[in-house]
Amino acid sequence: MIGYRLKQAQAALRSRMDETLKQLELTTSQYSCLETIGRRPGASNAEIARSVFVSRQAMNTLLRGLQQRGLVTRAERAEAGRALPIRLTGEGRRLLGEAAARIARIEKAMSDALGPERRTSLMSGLTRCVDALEDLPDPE
Amino acid sequence: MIGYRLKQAQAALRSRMDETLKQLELTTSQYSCLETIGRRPGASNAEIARSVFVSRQAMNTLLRGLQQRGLVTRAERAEAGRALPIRLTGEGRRLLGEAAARIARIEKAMSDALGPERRTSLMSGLTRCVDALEDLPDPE
DNA sequence: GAGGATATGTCAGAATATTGACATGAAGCA
DNA sequence: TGCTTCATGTCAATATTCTGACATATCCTC
Repeated sequence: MIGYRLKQAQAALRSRMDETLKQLELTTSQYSCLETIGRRPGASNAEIARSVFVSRQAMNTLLRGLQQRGLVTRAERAEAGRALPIRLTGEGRRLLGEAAARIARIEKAMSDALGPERRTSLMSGLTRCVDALEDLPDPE
Repeated sequence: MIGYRLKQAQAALRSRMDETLKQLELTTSQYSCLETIGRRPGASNAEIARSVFVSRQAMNTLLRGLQQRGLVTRAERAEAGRALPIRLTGEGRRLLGEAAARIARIEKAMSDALGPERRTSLMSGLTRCVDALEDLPDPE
């Protein structure tokens, strides 16, 4: 039953995010991507992919779209290894700001509905679940 | 931050589910579909789709696969309206049983990691989030 | 230095999902 | 009855994502 509730909450959240981001011509994945770059300027494609929980390949195509729209830039040549550092453009930063404000409203709605204690409790509960899932032995 | 934790937990869970279900040649979506039919025999395509949080169309193609594998049956003619009642075959029920046992292990790992109180708290916290998201006013 | 393990970017193909559209059946209402 | 509204199933086109594969670059070990 935890699994179902998790899925339900995630689906509801994503639905709301897509809804409000649509007005900025952004999808939830694109927003998550921009948000990650904002937090970690110079991150690599693979790094962002892991943070957004999609494959490198999916993030690659997603990034091309953002690049064509002039929201992000990608280094021409790798500074070290093969990773091509990615950064926000001015326009990317501006759009991220608008999007983040909208998303903040959604986060706030959840926070308000929970209250501080329950919110903390929810966060730690989810963390415990993640840890438990990661420690789960591989099915032989 | 709730959104991120939610996504992370959901991703970890789905990853584990896909992993263990792969041995039965099932995806998480297919399992969720079978599980829903098991709980609600005679459900319609649209009904199952809502329960699994995908579109009618996606569930339709998914069901065809299960049908071809002989795991589910679909009524030829609608009893009422246009809905074509869907049911598990014997083989479908058997496979669902095996799959459910595997999924139960994963659920148990999360439950054990939380303990009864925190588990209840997590469930109600998620429910509150869902309610808050549904009550959220449409972005004008 | 040589070789292996690991991480990254990318191409190709396939699976999966979504949106838009339309026809059909049921229910409610003037 | 006739009309509207709503839910359902389904077709088509598109978008998104994944897996598999390969080349390249770095690090580690011998």
